[in-house]
Amino acid sequence: MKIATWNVNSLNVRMPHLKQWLAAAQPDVVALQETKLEDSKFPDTELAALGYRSVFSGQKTYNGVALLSRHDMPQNIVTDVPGLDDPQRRILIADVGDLRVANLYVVNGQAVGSEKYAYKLDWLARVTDYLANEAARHPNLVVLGDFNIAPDDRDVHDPAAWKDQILCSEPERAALRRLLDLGLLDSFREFHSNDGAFSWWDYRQAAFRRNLGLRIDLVLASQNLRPRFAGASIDLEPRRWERPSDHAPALLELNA
DNA sequence: ATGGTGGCAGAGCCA
Repeated sequence: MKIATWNVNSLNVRMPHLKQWLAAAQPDVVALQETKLEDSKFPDTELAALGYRSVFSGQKTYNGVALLSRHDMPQNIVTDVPGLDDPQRRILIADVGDLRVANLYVVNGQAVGSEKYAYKLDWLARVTDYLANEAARHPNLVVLGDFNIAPDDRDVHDPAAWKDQILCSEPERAALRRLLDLGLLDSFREFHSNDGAFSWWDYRQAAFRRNLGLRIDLVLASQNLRPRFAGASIDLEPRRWERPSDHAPALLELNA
């Protein structure tokens, strides 16, 4: 089975892209971020016609997450975690088949030292505390989404320019390591050790054409699932289409 | 260079 994450940067704008990509890539589970849709406007009927059940936690204008599943209806949904009294819709955790799937749209953080940066680190700490309980309860945990953190310098097109900048700072990387220390693997790195593999490119300055990107969209999975890993990839194709999201989908393939 | 591009909303915020 294929499990994927994609920050679509407005599902209203990107619905044609999503439909084309679902048909081409045939993923079984898809975590979406930045849907920017109130729940009453989520296109669940249209997605059901394509064979996908969907659950979602959205809001107007900003944020918004969703999980699509081709087979099992997502169950036991969590959208809020203790200690985070947060109106921003960034979390959607559900059982999908024999997996516990946590879709995260991690806070961007704007700039190191800003108020939003402090919010990002606090948010990550509290979500990690909550996911520790999920990891203890569920042997097959997948935590995926837009982490807004490049795990190490291989994930950055120009590590010198980005050193200690937002998305790359040491406190952010330490917060991500603390999440991985729950017993999770960055699945992409189980298959690829090279640099230059990115999932996000700024819309400005032809960054995608020049491959000036970062790898910030991750599929983390329990070490317990390692024997089932069949491949991991980033699909660059939808980033080449007209009016694309600034992110590309990242995928993990698991054997049954 | 405090720029640049895009989405939402209809000016400024967020990424």
